[in-house]
Amino acid sequence: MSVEDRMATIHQPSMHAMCGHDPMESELFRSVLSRIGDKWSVMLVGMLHEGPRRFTELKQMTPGISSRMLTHTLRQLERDGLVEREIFAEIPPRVVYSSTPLGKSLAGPMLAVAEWASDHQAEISANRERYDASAED
Amino acid sequence: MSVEDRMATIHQPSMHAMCGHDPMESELFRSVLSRIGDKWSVMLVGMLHEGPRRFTELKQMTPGISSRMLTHTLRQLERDGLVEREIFAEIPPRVVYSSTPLGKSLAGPMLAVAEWASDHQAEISANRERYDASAED
DNA sequence: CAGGATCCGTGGTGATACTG
DNA sequence: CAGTATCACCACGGATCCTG
Repeated sequence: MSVEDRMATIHQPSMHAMCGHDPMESELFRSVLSRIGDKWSVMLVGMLHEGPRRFTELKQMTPGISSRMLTHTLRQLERDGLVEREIFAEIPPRVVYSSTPLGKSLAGPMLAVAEWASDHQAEISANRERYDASAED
Repeated sequence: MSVEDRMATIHQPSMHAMCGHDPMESELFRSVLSRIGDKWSVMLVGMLHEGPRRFTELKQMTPGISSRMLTHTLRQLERDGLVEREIFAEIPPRVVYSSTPLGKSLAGPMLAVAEWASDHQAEISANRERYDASAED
């Protein structure tokens, strides 16, 4: 029995029970999921999980991101308490972002999903091509 | 040593290595993450993981979703090969959606994230209030 | 260096009405 | 029952310019 199988049998969460049918609760639930599901959050949380980084470092490590979206996304993550922002009053200014305990607790599950996405990229890509090909008639 | 700790030490994926810096690769990677990060996909995959469901069942189990978005989201999931669609030519018509093996392989990691979101709802909600309160000056 | 401000296009989402 | 069609909105995100 693999470790994965053991993990699966230890606890089997139910989506139906989790997301709840209380409007308020399910709204918060979805707002959390959509935060980590937006365009840049996953990558930034993953990078900060490896260690603290400066603004420019993050920008260079994240190809395609603009300063605007980097700032915006980091602020949202800071708001949720996933990321900490430390300012050094120097010239030139230096700002260091790091993962909080809460952020680190998310990194594990989130990296598992990211790894799944990485592992199944080819399969999904093929599925899409097949679907699109059979759709054009 | 807990099972969670063991899992963490067995394999430590690196976001930096995973998302890749090849533009094509990272684009597909993000498209996969944003699919499962959109407003309804997580809930639908979670529900179908518990068993096949009809269109109307899914609609009733997913408070707030419109027919349009339910159809649209299910089509996207079908396109990616996460969900299978079976049509029974009856009157009235009956359509049953079910999770594919690929969809089931995603459910584990995804439910872990969903569980994290559920577990930390209160903490995140408090963080947001604190952040917003200190912002208004 | 680390952003803030502004404009603007696109796409995801909802509301409504209709159909095989 | 299980959708489709259409309109409309607006938040997400990119581009550009500016600043302490």
